[in-house]
Amino acid sequence: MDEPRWLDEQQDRAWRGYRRMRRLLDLELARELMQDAGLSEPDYDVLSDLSETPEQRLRLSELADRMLWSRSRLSHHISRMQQRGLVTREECATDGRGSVVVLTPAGRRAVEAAAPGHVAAVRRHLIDRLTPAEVAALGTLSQRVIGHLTGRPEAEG
Amino acid sequence: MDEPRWLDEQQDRAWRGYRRMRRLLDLELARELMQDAGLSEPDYDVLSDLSETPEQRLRLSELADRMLWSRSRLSHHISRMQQRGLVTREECATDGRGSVVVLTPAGRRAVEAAAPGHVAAVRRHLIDRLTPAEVAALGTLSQRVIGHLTGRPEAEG
DNA sequence: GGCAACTCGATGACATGTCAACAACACCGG
DNA sequence: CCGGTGTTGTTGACATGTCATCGAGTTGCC
Repeated sequence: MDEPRWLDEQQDRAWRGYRRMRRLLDLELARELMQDAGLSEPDYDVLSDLSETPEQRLRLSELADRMLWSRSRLSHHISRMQQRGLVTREECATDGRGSVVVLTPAGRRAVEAAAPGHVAAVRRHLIDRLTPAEVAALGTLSQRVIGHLTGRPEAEG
Repeated sequence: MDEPRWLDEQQDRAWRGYRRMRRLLDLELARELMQDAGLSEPDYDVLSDLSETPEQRLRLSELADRMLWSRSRLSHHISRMQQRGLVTREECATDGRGSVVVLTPAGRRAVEAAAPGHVAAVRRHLIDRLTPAEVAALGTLSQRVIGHLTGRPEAEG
């Protein structure tokens, strides 16, 4: 085992900063979302993904892949959201094993009520704190890291 | 309620990218850490914070504050790590209510064994994918967001 | 058609995180 | 010194996430 290459001062600052920002942002955004809309972040993400879909419905596995969740986790979470009337399950017409998650009217109202405030919070705590160059850099850098972690399906600079 | 200000294309790219990068990085780093060192990320963070301390010991509340964890969460987690022999609890000499979390020799060996590989993974998946300018930007931007979320104890640019 | 191998989603056991309540103690003003 | 008030850490109940397993259904190959 070679001598480990530790992080230099700039790199350490970036890594620690990233993690602290991450944690603080999470806590604050989750807090506001719950207070203002009665939704957890996972709830919001599910509803948001569903609502961006043409038919307001997605195969369970398709939704799980988009969210980078395990099927098990999504299945449990959907059960809970179903209890609250935000989504329903339907059988899949083309695959007897399959399950389709469908946004209910109540679910749609919930996201629509939550979205403006949530976007505002994202702006207030993150986007509006950044210069346009930083926003661009964050986007670019994220894409590159994502590409690396997913076997770079897109070209890398 | 005014018309909500949605995110423009660049901002949306940054926000979605940030969240996706976050999730993928977490999954991969946690996977490698568990496989190579048998530690979860929370385990590693606790051990790492303790090992950076002069006496390898911290008051429970001090540690919780540094990690941005609730005392309850930390108390539960320390109990589990104590079962595994990574840390111990001692009474606090100066405060009868207090509890001090102490790194055991086994705990110290565990972080020291885990650290090189973990740092290498952080490099491989994040730091080494970034240009020096991006590293600097990430550090700067994080500090500014952190400052905002914590009532800006440091000056803001 | 029929069988082997795989995929889909559900489920239960368990690990982890959250929340409210509590006991023990510290601190402070009188 | 004492009593009210706040802090510290633990606990138990509950919510959430993970993992292994399973039944059902699909797919491909012969």
